[in-house]
Amino acid sequence: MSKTSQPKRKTGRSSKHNHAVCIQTALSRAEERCAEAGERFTGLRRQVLELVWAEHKPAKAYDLMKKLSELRSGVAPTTVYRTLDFLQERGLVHKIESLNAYVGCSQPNAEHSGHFLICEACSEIKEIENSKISAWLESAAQDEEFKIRTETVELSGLCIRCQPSQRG
Amino acid sequence: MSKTSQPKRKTGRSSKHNHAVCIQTALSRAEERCAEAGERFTGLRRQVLELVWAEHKPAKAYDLMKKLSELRSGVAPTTVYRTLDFLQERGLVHKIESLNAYVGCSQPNAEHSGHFLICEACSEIKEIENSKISAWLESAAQDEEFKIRTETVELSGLCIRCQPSQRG
DNA sequence: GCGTTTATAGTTATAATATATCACTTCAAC
DNA sequence: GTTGAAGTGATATATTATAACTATAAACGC
Repeated sequence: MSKTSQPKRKTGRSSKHNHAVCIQTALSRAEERCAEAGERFTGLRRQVLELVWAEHKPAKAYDLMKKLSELRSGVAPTTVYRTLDFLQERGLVHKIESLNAYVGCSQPNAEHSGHFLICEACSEIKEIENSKISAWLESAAQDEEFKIRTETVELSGLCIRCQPSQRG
Repeated sequence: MSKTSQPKRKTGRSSKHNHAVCIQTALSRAEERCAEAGERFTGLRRQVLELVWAEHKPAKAYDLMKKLSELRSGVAPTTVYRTLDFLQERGLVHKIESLNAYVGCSQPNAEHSGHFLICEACSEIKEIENSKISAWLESAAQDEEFKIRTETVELSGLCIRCQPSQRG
């Protein structure tokens, strides 16, 4: 069973989704961010980021560890968590708290809390950019005179492809 | 062993907050919910719920286990997690995903995802009832034709009591 | 009441997730 | 080429959570 077919729909996303572009964009952005901050985008960091970006699905730390072990030696939990922490601080990946897992950040701006749609059927995660959400939440918090620092917004349910068809 | 002192300000909330009422309300509600569902509000379940409600702060499962061990024998992780799962299913407690911890549910309606304000200074958690939030999030999800089943909304920051004072 | 069924709880073991600490290496700046 | 800081390796352990099986107890039909 050769896997030589066109890499279309690899992630279950629309056939128009070219995932190679996602990865490339993410890597370029990471290089820029690190350069700006005077930090190094090392081989380890690149490998971890690539693994996280392998799919638009949550990546578990220990799964990343196993895959990373096939690419280099001396990989321990610390290796992965430390690197994920670094990538998180740079806004390159997000942690999905409700899954204890990580996804690549697809937003161009560095400073933000992510807002996520998580499909319970196919596991795909979409980070939504909706500036209104933060504004809404801020206003709700303001009612309680609460000052938000970070937002965890994870909406689980069914993506359009996994919803029962209307015209069954 | 009488605990006869006035229970004022036990939680750091406003002095008007009488926490005994919170607990009593929660226990009564639990009895009702279980009765409705034809399930038993056993001693174990009551004890766990009381421990969760000891404060308006997140309770960790293993801390609950230790405290529960002082009240009864044969307490293992399973005991606590099983009971917390039960209470969660009945809408009596919520899990705070970003903290791996639990808080009592303070909303009267059984079916809902909680929305939380989490103070990073004093640890207090307030569940906010703001029907607009769910409506907003639904509309944002609708833009992606996504069907929400559960919402995880955890806003971390500073509550009013922990914010630096305006007038130095 | 009496046995059956079912929910509840006890027991033991282990899996999954995450952090602490110290040592060693690499790289850039001087 | 030394030095200092960032980065990584290595070892140990803490924290969070579940699996699987057994035992007890309430509820239910008879």
